[in-house]
Amino acid sequence: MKHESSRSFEQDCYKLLLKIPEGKVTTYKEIAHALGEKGYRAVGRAMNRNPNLIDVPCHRVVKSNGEVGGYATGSCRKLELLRQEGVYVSEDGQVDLSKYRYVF
DNA sequence: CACTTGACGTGCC
DNA sequence: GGGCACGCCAAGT
Repeated sequence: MKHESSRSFEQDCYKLLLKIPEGKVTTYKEIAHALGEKGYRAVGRAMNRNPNLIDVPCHRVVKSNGEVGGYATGSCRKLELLRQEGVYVSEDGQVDLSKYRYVF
């Protein structure tokens, strides 16, 4: 399944992202796992390439190690957005997944 | 304990 | 058509 899936993969990622409530975050690996795929890299990459930054809250997705990670328009933007939603982010750019991690 | 290397999977050049 | 790059993760050194 490579050609037939095509963008179906990233479309699923967006769909999952939209399920995340405000103030909650998830990890790339969780998304990939939720999709039944191990390509956690493809998840983040799919959004950075052509992310519907206005339609999809990509900023609610962080790394599994607790770091906020990066962002298409700049990691700073992502950090601000997270704090804006009520998610406390450490100065190092780390989020407490134990509290903000959203389970599908 | 901190850093380095290998690796799943996809999208675009 | 093939190869490369990436918003990563996990294991090894």
